[in-house]
Amino acid sequence: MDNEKVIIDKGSILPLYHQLKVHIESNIESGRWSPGTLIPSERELGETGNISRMTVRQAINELVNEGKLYSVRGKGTFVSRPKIEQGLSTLTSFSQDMRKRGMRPGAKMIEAFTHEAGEKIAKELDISVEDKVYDMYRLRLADDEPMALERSMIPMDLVPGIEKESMEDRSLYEILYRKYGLEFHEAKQTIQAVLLHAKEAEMLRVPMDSPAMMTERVSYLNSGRTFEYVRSYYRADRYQYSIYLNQAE
Amino acid sequence: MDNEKVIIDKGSILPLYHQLKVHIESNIESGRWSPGTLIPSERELGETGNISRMTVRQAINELVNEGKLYSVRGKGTFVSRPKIEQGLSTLTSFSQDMRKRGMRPGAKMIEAFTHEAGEKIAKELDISVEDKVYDMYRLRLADDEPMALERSMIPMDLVPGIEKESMEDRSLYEILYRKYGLEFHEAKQTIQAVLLHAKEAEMLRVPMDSPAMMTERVSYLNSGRTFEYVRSYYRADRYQYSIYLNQAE
DNA sequence: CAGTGGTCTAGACCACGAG
DNA sequence: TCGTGGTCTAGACCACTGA
Repeated sequence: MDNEKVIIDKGSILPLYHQLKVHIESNIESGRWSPGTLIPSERELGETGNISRMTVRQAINELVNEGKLYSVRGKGTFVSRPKIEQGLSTLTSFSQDMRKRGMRPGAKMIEAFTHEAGEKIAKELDISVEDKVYDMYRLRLADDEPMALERSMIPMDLVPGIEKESMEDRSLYEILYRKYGLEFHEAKQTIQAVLLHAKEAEMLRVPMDSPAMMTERVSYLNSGRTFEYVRSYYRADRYQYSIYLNQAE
Repeated sequence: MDNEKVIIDKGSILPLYHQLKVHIESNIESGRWSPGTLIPSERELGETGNISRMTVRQAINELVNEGKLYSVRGKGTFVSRPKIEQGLSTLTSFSQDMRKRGMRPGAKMIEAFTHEAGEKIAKELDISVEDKVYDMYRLRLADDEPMALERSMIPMDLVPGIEKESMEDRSLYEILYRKYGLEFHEAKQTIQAVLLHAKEAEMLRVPMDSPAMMTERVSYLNSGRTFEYVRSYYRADRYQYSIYLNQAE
């Protein structure tokens, strides 16, 4: 018997609608509310949690937008059928990606310094040729074994003082979020197959001319400003890229 | 002088928030509010249109969700920079893909026959090991030059009589749609970097051990049934994969 | 400090679905 | 007819930004 007496804690720092949202999500994930289930009405959820209907609606709206629920006027709100795994084409950091694959992410700094953008980088980052960029070159590890070489460039004005941060074994994105409040929500990425040159192959501890996947990514902040340019080389023997495709329209 | 006297018509059948949404969108699309512009505050929009702030928020919320606006607490709401091209991660056929890249697609049949699925294919297509599949192996051309090797397998019961169709230089998906009414809307794909063996390299007219991108795709019908399994080898010197990424959540 | 967006309330009327 | 979600109001307090 799982008693769900207290759904909403008005003393919490978390918004009430967020608490309700989490509560609904847990009912879905646990299977208590299976796909197709009619969930309690908005008025009922409001009474149960002792919150107003508009607040309930905010929680439900977000879940509808995320595709977890769908509403039918005059009938009610239902749990959606599960899609094929979500998020295969979502934006993730190396660290998140490796954790999802069940491996422990790590990083070894190769070099990090600040320099003028130059023509190619200026174009990618949509800044002036003379603008400074923070340039960080790291060997990325998965379970302590080399997995990829990753070179990130960020306009220096977005991350003043970043050169004083320690990046060894830390997620760049976590630092960017926590220290600079930077969050992006979209990126454009290209992927190609290449052969590794001697130096790169050595760092990745594979034979020269081994195949690799080269990815180039340009990320954008919510404001639309270009935020980073990253070029990575992934060992083909350890890495494969997965993606979920939707039919347009 | 563009007088915007009447923004909201309370007599309209259209919801007030929808009218305001359209009004904001037209200001963005016309360029009156360019990217980065601070738009009027929620309270101000409410007064101007003589509607409540909650209604204004509904309009703005939807536009924020669509990525056209972004809000910053304590500062205001701003027009987003225009998005990167959409649909880079949508499901396309080889033919569509090549046309989008400005090249003329083509195909040369290598072999096509029917056989029992076997263990691996049965698993990918979610059918029985003894079920028949249609197996088609083609060289794909772009502007008459080899671009990829493509091997498609489809459960035979979905496409009876397909062996009588001519597939040379024709889009498989077009035939499937026109003759069998088959349409899919989602797929799962993996991508890896590989080296080409002698035989494949020869067909693609590149040196042996050239790099290539191998993709594996499993497509699903609207009903959820697995529909095809495709393995392709793309010449790395001619092909690069582009994808648009969204931040989850 | 004033102004902004973020959250929340306690009502209200409507259109729609089903019995 | 009753219950549902869809829309809307007129307030309120909060946390945050910037002067």
